[in-house]
Amino acid sequence: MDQGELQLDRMFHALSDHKRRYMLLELTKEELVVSELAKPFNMSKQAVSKHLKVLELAGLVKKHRNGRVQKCQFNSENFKIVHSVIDKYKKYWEGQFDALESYIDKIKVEEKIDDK
Amino acid sequence: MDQGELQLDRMFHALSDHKRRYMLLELTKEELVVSELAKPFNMSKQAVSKHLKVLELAGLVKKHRNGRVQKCQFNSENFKIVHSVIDKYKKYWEGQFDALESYIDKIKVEEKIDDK
DNA sequence: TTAATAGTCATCTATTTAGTTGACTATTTT
DNA sequence: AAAATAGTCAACTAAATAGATGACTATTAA
Repeated sequence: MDQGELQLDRMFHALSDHKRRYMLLELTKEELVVSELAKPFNMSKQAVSKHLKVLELAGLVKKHRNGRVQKCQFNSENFKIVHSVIDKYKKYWEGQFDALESYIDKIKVEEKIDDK
Repeated sequence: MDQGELQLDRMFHALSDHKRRYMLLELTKEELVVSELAKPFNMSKQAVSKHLKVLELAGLVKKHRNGRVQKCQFNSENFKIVHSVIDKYKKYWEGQFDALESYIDKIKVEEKIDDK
């Protein structure tokens, strides 16, 4: 299978868990240490560590060790890929909207014609 | 668990498979029948039917029966939710960019100072 | 009416996933 | 040196997933 698609699969999979989305959103605000990310969750540290690994393998989070702790950082470069994929679909409803607009225009024109 | 988050979990899960992303992208171009969607894949029709069910339960696809066939339609209303979620994270790198810009500005100012 | 077509449902298998627990490494503190 | 802290690794369980196959329903064509 295509490597890029596989990576995208991993990215969307990583985002398919609300706990991971929450963690990631926290990381957009500030860099955090694993234990800080774990706090809001009633979960073992091992489980949190696993979730972070999923985010890391998906390329959405980078970790760098600093002494005893691991700072986690949101990886925007890769997240931009996700954004661009989602944006592709956006064209649809923008197109729909255009279609609706031209439909409304058409109706207006017809109304004017009717007015005559 | 929160109902909205659960639905988002389903949406991102639905998007975490490249075959489903491909199907969905095809549906942004035109409404298609199940068997038409199945064509590009070396897969049983039952498997394709399952993938469509995943997309449907996620709310990303609507189906309406028309005689013997099922027309599938991209559900933009719900996809907009996905887009808005992804957009939340966008603020991060836009913020980063702003920070970088102001850093560059700062550097430039310092260079000017140095020039004196 | 019979045959063909479009699609789903139910069941099964192999794989992946989320979570737990216990053992381990590495670093920091006392 | 000993104890505490931060985190990972390995093994296990329960649940979910992707896919195949066979049986089924409903619609259309011959």
